[in-house]
Amino acid sequence: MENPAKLSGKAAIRKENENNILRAAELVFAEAGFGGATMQLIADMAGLPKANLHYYFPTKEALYRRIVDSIFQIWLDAAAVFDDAAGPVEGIGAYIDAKMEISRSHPAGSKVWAAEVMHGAPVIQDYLETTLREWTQGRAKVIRRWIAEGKMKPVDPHHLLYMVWATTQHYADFGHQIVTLNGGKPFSDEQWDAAKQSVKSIILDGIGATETGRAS
Amino acid sequence: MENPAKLSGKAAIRKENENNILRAAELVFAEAGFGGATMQLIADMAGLPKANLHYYFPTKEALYRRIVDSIFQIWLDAAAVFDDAAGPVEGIGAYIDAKMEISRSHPAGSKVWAAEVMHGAPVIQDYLETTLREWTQGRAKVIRRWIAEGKMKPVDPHHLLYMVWATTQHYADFGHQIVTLNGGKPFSDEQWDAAKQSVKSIILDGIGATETGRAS
DNA sequence: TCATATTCTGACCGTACGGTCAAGATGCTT
DNA sequence: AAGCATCTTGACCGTACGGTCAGAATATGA
Repeated sequence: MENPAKLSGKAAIRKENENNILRAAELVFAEAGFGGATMQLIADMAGLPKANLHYYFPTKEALYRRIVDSIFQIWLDAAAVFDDAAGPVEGIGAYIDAKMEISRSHPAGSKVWAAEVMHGAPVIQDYLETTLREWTQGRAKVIRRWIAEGKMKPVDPHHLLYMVWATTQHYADFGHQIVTLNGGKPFSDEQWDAAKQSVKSIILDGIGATETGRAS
Repeated sequence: MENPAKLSGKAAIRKENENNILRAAELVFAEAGFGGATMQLIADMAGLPKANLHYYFPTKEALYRRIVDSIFQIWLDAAAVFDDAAGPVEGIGAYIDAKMEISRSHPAGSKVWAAEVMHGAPVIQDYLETTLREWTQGRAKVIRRWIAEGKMKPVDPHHLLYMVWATTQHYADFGHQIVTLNGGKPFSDEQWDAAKQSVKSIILDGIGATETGRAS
């Protein structure tokens, strides 16, 4: 009765349907954008009638907001590696690794977020002004401390963060372009590793963060 | 009669209307995405009735394709600075400058391109497979030559290009987020210069391209 | 077993969209 | 000035969308 995996009954039905809907919606919103996505297509992809979809999520906006919420939460969680780091090599290196891993595992969510911001963030403007702003200021302070401690060369922390965000998310948002330039073949495990290494190598060398003696 | 600026007559009317439409369409497509954009809104913003808009551009797709075409052409032109460069400091440095300038002057076009690629490039897949692929391979060869000549450290040319693209376009595509984190104020001239310098500094140092003795 | 709450679904509604069209207005050429 | 090509426009059309609803189906608890 307390089995969370195969708990039969109404609660289980609800959970499974919501998950199916959210998974389908993330894909459809990512591929078509908010305006181009249709509730009918999401319903088809989730395997239930449109009316049933509206039973779980009353409006298209509500469903969309849930998708954006979840990817934002994933990104915030990934940033934890930043905090308990002795210096930029570990902190920023691990952050790049984490964000690259998210680009690999959640490309659709990344695209939804990108489209939302590109369109002026009509839904998540409050996040940008509160949570994201505080998060950014906190990490900027950490970076400035590392600079003061001589662990990296003086660079503007904001522009550094923008570069990390842009580069890592590029592998999700522009994944289609990258795959095309890769001969139409998705990245292999080795190629993903090489991408991570390249990004970390250029950025960490670019900020002069080699003193802590990292592996490679 | 041969004055191209104030040439009155049908040709002038056509040219001015097309320009107004293209300018309006670029903004609307960038803000709302292809699916969210409406011909009515584009017409209103261009200052003419919707039926007249369909006289100049028969379908929404045709109008959209023109927008994507033009931003792609701008990017290709900007890449000319890459070719006649003695080394990475001049070549990649100038390329970053040029792309940052485009992000500043054509943010809407950049967003349209980004959205198009994110949605699987339904319209410009052929560009990716032909022109862009050839362009990328050509520049990769130049970068490899620079590496062989000892002008920069060995990095994967593709990942380096991706980083340049991602970072420079980020200032257009995620401009809203950046402005929000900047206290709601758009970048000043000085801030744009600082952004350019930060990006160039990190990337050029990151690839070890300092030997030619650049200014700063 | 039966009453109750929850879940499911086909049919339906109003609206807004992309696109068409025929008729009128405007400018160019001779 | 007359004829012609181009440009302009309000009205209209079919479709597809987001969302609603009444009632059927299903599971739960007593």
